[in-house]
This record gives sequence, C-alpha cells and structure tokens, in this order.
Amino acid sequence: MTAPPHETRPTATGRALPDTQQGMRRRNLARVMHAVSAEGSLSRAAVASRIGLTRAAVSTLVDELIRWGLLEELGPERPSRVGRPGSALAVSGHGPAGIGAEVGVDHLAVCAVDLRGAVRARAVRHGANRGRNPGPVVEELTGLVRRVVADAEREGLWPAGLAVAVPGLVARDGHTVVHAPNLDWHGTDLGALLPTGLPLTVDNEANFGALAELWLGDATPRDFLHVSAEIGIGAAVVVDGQLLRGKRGFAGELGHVPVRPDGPRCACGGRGCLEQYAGEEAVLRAAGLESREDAVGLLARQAGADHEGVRRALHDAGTALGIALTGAVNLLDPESVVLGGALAGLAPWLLPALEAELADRTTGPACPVAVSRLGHEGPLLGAAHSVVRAVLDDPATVAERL
Amino acid sequence: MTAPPHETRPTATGRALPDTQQGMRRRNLARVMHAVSAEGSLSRAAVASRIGLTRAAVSTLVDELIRWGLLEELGPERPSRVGRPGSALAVSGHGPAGIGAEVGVDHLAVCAVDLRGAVRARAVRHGANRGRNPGPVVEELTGLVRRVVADAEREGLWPAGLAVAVPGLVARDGHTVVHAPNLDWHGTDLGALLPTGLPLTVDNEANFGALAELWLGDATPRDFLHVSAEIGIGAAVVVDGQLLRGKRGFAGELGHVPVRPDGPRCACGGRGCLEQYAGEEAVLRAAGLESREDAVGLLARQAGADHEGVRRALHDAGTALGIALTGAVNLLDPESVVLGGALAGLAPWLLPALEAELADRTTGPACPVAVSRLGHEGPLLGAAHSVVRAVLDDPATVAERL
DNA sequence: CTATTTCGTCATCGCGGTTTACAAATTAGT
DNA sequence: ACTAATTTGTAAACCGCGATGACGAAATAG
Repeated sequence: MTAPPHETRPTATGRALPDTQQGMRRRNLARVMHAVSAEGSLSRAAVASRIGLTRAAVSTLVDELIRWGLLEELGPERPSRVGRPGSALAVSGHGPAGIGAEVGVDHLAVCAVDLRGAVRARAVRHGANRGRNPGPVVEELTGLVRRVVADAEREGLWPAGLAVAVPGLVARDGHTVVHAPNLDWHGTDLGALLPTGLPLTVDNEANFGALAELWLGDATPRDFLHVSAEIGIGAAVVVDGQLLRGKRGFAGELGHVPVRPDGPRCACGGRGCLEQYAGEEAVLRAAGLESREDAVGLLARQAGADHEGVRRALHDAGTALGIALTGAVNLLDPESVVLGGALAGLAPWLLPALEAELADRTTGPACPVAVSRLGHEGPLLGAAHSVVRAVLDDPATVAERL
Repeated sequence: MTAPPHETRPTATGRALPDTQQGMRRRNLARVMHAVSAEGSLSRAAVASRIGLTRAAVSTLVDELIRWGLLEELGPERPSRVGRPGSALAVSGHGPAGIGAEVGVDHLAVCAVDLRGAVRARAVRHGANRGRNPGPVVEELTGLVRRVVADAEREGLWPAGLAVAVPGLVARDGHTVVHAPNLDWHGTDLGALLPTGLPLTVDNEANFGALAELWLGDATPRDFLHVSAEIGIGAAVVVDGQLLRGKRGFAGELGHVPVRPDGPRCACGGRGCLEQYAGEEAVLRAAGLESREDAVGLLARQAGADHEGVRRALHDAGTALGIALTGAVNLLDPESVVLGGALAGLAPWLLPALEAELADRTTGPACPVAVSRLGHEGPLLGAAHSVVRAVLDDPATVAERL
C-alpha cells in the first residue's frame, strides 16, 4: 500500500467535498440549464444577468451544453428593446429523456419526459397487481419500459435513467421496497429485477407526487406538506425545495399519527391512527359501502349525488385529517398543505371539515390548504421529472455517456 | 439608467448565487477551519487529506487564516509514524468570541465562548422577569453583556457577535420577539433595544438548545427532534444538521399538537393540546401543587421522595408526550428524540410512560429517546456557539473587520 | 443616415488549485 | 552510525475558469 489516495473517512460533521474549479464549472453549467429551463427560452446575455456571470463566461458554458446536446440555438429573437437582439436558447427536445414508471395497485404506467418537461411517450396496462408476486409484475413493467424507451428513441431521445414510483416504503438505498402492503411486497429489491441498463431510482409514490407538485404545480411554495392517499395515507414533507426522507426513509407516515389515542386498534400496533378514520377502508365502512376497485371514484360519485351516508363519512374523515394536520402544521409551520392523489378528487367534501378543524386549532392565520391539479398523474410525472431534474442539476454527467 | 448592475430578481426557484472563484476560496477556508476545529489539532498535510485539497493549497489557506488570527501554529507534533512530523495547527484561543445571552423567566445570563468552544467569561443575574417591561430587562441584559465583553477582551478576545435566547416565538427577521407569553412580551424588537455595536441574532431558546445538542452533545445525530419545556413545550426539528424554522419561524410548536381532540380548551383555540397534559401548569395541577418559582425543581424533589400524586402526574404527562411524539416521529422519522430543558431533570419519571407509548404505537424498532446532558445551560451555550459557528462557516467575514 | 444600445466573441488577465520538485525531519534497517 | 525510505511543508511552473475590456454585428431612435 503505497498511497491511501483520499482517506475517505466520512467525517461525522458531514461530507466535505473539496471545492475545486471543476465543481465550480459543473455548478455553473447547472445554473445555465436551470435558467434556460425556467424561462423556456433565453439569450446568452439574459442568462448571464440571471445567474450573475459575465456574458463571456456564459458563452463558453453554452457552447459546451450545445455540444452535449442539452441546449439548442433557436436563432435570433424577435427584437423588443433597442439593441442587437439575442439568439434564443432553449433546452433541447432531442437530448436525454427521463423514464418514469408507476406500479399502482391496479395498473402499471410508464412515460418518457424530455428536458423541456413534455411527455413524449407513454404506455399503460390496467389490471390488478395486488397479491401477485413481484417477479411477473416487474417483468410486465420491464416490457412497458422497453416500449416507451423505443418510442422515445424514435423521437430522437435517449433514456437517461429510470425512476419507479411504488405504493409503499422504500429503503434509503433507493431501490429496495421495504414494505408495500397493498401489493404484498416485502423486502423486494427492484434493482435486481429490472434488467434495463438504466440507472434506477425507486421511491414512494407520495414522495414523487410531492416532487411533481413542487416542480409542476402552479406557484407551489418550497416548504409544504403533500398529503396523498391510495389505500394508506402518506404525506411528503418538502423543506426548502427538498424532500425530507428521515433516517430510514420512512418520513411522512401521516396515516399512523394518533388522532384519538384511545380509538380502535390499528395494524401498526397503535390506537386511533388517522388511517382508522380517513383511510379508504374506514371511509367505505363508515359510508356503508363494500370495498371494491376504484372505490375512490365510487365515493366521489355518491357524494356528488348527495348520498347522505357518504357525505357524513367524508366529513368525518376530513375532521380526522384536520386533527392530524394540525399536529403536523404546528410542528413544521409549512407554507401550505396540498391534497393530492385520491384526496384531490374527494376534496370538495373533505375540505370544509378539514379547514374548520385547522382554523379552530391554530392561532393566527390558518395554514392554507390547496388541492393538487395533477391528480393521479402526479407520481408518474414526478418520477420521470426526477430523472430530468438530475440532468439539469448536473449536466456534466451526461457528457460521460457520449 | 446606464447599467442595471445585477438584476437581482430573486428567482422563484431559489437564490442563484454566482459560483465564482472567490466563493470557492471562502468555502475552502471554512473547510480548513472546520477540519481543524473538529480534530482539535491537525497538521497541514492532515487537513489536506481530510478535505481533499493538496498540501500546497492548504498551506496558502492556512497562511491566510493565521494572518487573520483564526488559526495558531502550535509547533512540531510528537512524531508517531515514519516521516517528518507535521506542524500542529489549532483554532486560535485569542481571536473572535461568540457572546451568548439568555433571557429566562427568572434570570438573565451572558457568556463568551472562544473559537475552541471554551467558555471564557460569564455573568448571571437572578430575579424574576415575568411581566416586567422589556425596556428595563434589556437594559440590565446590556449591562451584563458589556461586562462579559470587557472580561473577554481582557483575555485577548474580541466579540464577533451577540446571540440572544428568549422563551418565545421569534420572527424570521432574527431580532423581533413576536410572542413570549411567560415574559408577556409581544412584538418586541430587541434590535432597537440592545445598543451593543455587535451583530445581533435572537432566537427561541428551544432552537438554541437544539443547536447546542447538535454541536456539543456526544454523538448527537444530524436528524433529531429536541424537546424542551420551560412553561410551554417547545420542540426543535433538526434535519441534516440544520434547524427547520418553518415559513414564519414558528416550527416546533409541539405544545399545541392535539393529543385528545375532545379534551379541554386551550388558550390557542384548540382542544386537548399537549400543553394541557404535559405543560408545567397542568402537571402541577394534576399533582395537587401550587404554582411557584422553580416549580420544576420542586416536582423533581417530590417525585424523588416518592410523592405518589406527583409521580402519577408525571407518568400521565409522559403518556401525553409519548402520544404527541408518536405523531412527530411518524412524520419525520428522526434518528432520535432528545429531551432537554426542564424535561431533562424530570426524565426519570417521564421516560417509562413516554417510551411505552412510543413503542406501542410504532412498528419496528422504536425511535430512541435520549436525555440531554447539557441541561439548563443548553440555550445559552447554543446561542454563544451559533456566533462561533458563523465564524467557522465563513472565516472570510472576520477579515473585513481588521 | 448617424448615434446609441445591446449581443456575442475574442484576447488578455488574475486568481486559485494542481503538479512537480526539493529540502527538511523523522523512522527503519543493516 | 550510516543509508534508505517516508512524510511534511514550500516554491515554481502550469492549467482551468471566470473577469475585463475591446470590437464587430445587428437592431432602434432621432
């Protein structure tokens, strides 16, 4: 052993990456990408003033990004002010694509999103996955991925990575499903089962839904709480534009926040968890309905048709949600709460009780509650966009793949 | 208007500071300071391998830091391995000092901490502050600050800033006390009242207590929940080594998390808040005791003397805390929960019920609950150290003051 | 048609970390 | 004791990257 090259002892105080000129360049490349991406189309000079570098510096950065196929020169802008018009730059529509996938309880979906954020290819397969072994399900998913990748390539895109949204807890390693009760998957390593050659990330659908809200929602703040529900109730905490994952990656388990400490026993071992009052099963039972597929759609239709029992059940669920969210809001002081997933469709009947509870139990102005307009597409889009964001956040990585 | 110099439009996507070479240097200076500070004493070569720069680069950084009086050369190390021994570097004990202050309900305290973390001067004044006007209280505090600053200067230190811990909510501006019920201060701007020439930061004592735990506690993780209580119950959420403050700076209001949604009315407007069960007043009432000064000490003594009513009251408080913390732990998945402030002294009687609730209501291994060993000193030390950390985090700022 | 403004680029510069080389200071081996 | 090997700290030359300043190009204003 002649030379321990780096002594990578991870200091307890956190990683201490060296701050080198290359890193600086990489970050500035990312800034250029983000600036152009945010405005859709921008001249070099405009980018320079946005990110605080000189025109000359931006020019060299842009040259490189164009060479890598991440930016495109659209040609001269229509002159608005005095002076020579700039040459419009836009994020490339023929470069890398993010492949997003979703394993739902009764469907599989895959889509490809380009750097501009446009969905360029998609594939869906309906059919219940609950209780099936992971093997065949993932095999079908792989087929869909291959089709979408082929379609994307036909449009001049190349896949930069694959992100999969699953309805369950995912380990912090980013590819193992620890526990997905609605699929009955436990400790399933998707990394081993998905033989696409693509870099893989797996995450909770609630997390991807929250990211979609952050990136695609109109005027979504950088600090918010995203609540969604399929069968369980999951929340995602976004702090300063970043997902809070927790030590084991289990953060956001809103469904098991105690609402009535002496309430009925829950599968988690506790009593009176939120899920006992606002979970799909609980609401159906309270409404006097049978459990079935598309239960959420049924609830919405019945509530819309003035079904008294359903309305009362949803009202009570809203109350329970309000109590749990009061705790969360007191703890986190977020800028807003966003209802997504199945909750978005039921919002009209949940919101009154929920907001009343929140207003009563909080001093000062209550935390605003918004409804996601992304609906059930959130997790899939969030997954695909997470790959795209990774490219925008560090464009230099794609250069290595040329 | 010849040239809009920077067009500082704060982009919705967050600040986009230009990544310039100067910024790089500043961050590397900070890395050197942190490396030396963490190990106590380190050679240039050791620093270089820790932070991933070359020895030559570190040499120039160290030269500068020594010139600014932030590092000291201690001379040759005792040789342990083969090869020329390094020259030990240490953080200076004669440079800038952080001045911390605490406004308690019945005391004022000020201390000075040097870059090494040692307390070098202190001053305390006992006497109830509850209900007194801010003016005279702050005037007394100013006197203590002046004394401590003078003492510190006599030891060759110079004050780099003042941080004040108060028992109440502080606005995100960092100097206005929005609401301190136990002092009866409301909307008090300490910036205007503290005429020291020093840069001022004001924050909640629970926040400073949590930071003290993070920086001074043994093996405290970077993701934890710090719970403290004086009269109210405050928590501080630390995520990735950073305080989570919330939109208005009100994050961590654990005291008003609903524990029994139909419980007694609370001053906050809600019902059955944690404070109704585990707040000082509530515990005293449940124990059949009168409210008085040093109520916590009284409770601890009585519980230690096997007073049955007190024990039961504390047990019930522990249960309520456990319920509220279950919610918080489910939401945040922290690495641990730390009991600080008054709770630390009462921990022996709170913990059993608290941990039982937490274990019962959580799947998998329960989140570990630790007791702070900093006790009532936490907020004061945290305040002083926050100034010290600011210097370590950006040593270049002190150069401007030479 | 000229003056002015703005854009993109080029050559030059300065700053900052790297590389290479070397002297100094220590241990290991004979 | 003397040599070889190893490690430290520093100095000189180098290279990458953004800043500066100048310039031609392309538009508007008068």
